[in-house]
Amino acid sequence: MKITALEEYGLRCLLQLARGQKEADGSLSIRTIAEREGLSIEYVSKITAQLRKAGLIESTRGIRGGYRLRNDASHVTLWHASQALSQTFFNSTFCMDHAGDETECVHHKDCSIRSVWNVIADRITQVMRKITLEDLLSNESKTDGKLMQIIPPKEKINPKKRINLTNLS
Amino acid sequence: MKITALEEYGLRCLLQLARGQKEADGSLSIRTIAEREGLSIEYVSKITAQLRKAGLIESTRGIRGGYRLRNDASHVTLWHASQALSQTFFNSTFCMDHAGDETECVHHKDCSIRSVWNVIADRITQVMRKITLEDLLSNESKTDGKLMQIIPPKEKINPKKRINLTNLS
DNA sequence: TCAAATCTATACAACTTAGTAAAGATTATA
DNA sequence: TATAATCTTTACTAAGTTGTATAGATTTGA
Repeated sequence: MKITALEEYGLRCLLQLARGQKEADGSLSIRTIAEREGLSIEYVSKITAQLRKAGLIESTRGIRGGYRLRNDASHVTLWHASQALSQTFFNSTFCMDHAGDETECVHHKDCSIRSVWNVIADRITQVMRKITLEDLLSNESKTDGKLMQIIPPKEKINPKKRINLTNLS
Repeated sequence: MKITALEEYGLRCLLQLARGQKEADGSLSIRTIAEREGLSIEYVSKITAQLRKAGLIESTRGIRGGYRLRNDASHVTLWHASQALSQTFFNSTFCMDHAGDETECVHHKDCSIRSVWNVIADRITQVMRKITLEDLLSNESKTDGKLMQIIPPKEKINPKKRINLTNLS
């Protein structure tokens, strides 16, 4: 359970294009993005190609070409970015893909793990749907030094009452 | 951003051992776990070896041998399992590991993405620290048919007010 | 002691992801 | 038209993940 390189770097490229919306004609070349992000031109090419195929950005070819966001930065959420750049955290084929040697997962009739993954996927989705590229830009210069506030406190693990997985919120 | 095979299968093996705590001497052989999960003996061997090295289970060798949980199922949380089976979602070396061609991430002074990953990591941690293996067992037969309740509703994406990343809860 | 059933360690192949390389297609401009 | 700067496509290598294979070490019990 970790963030892929494509998600991280892809999101950074999108943010560059969101900043770019405010300058000149709103478009940035691969070279410019690569320089601003400290990535190779080849790698950024690969990332932007994927974002274009997913429909989040559009390209102009030729000597004055470049990439730009297809929609306003206030309408592009992290959820859109994540969908374009990676598999979803927990999708409909997950159980089928983890059936081991069987043709159907041995737990398909009664699986409590599946419920947990759904709850976590829900939490992730809730956050990602709330945050747009514009939010991220407008929060720059405000988050530094405040990270300690949102790093999870180290709770003690205690035995406790039964938990109903359908009522965790 | 996805669940690894090791997390999924490892958790299932832990749950088998949690069930096993209630039968006989509380220990299960690799063969038994493999049969109950529909996995190969070789693969379960690999998974249990990792769980043992992480300290979550202990082994007895020889003809009467097997694995058992080191602690009561009510004291083993999903967070413990996840820590033993995979990298954490977002850890302290993440930014250093994603510095591209530079020696230090170009955004290290002012990064709003980092805040988002922290918020999401926090959400995941909150859920995982709450749920024990015992919770998962006691919720079997109760979750089936109720999944629709916790699958995230398809919200419409609307432009909206600025979000303060430090105050998302 | 010996055999069978178990755990242990390491190596291996297939697949996916990360990142690089190179050749080609497009377009503005001189 | 020719050139240079751009995007596009495909192939490639390296590293990590997934799952299998094999040989070895340990223990019980006949």
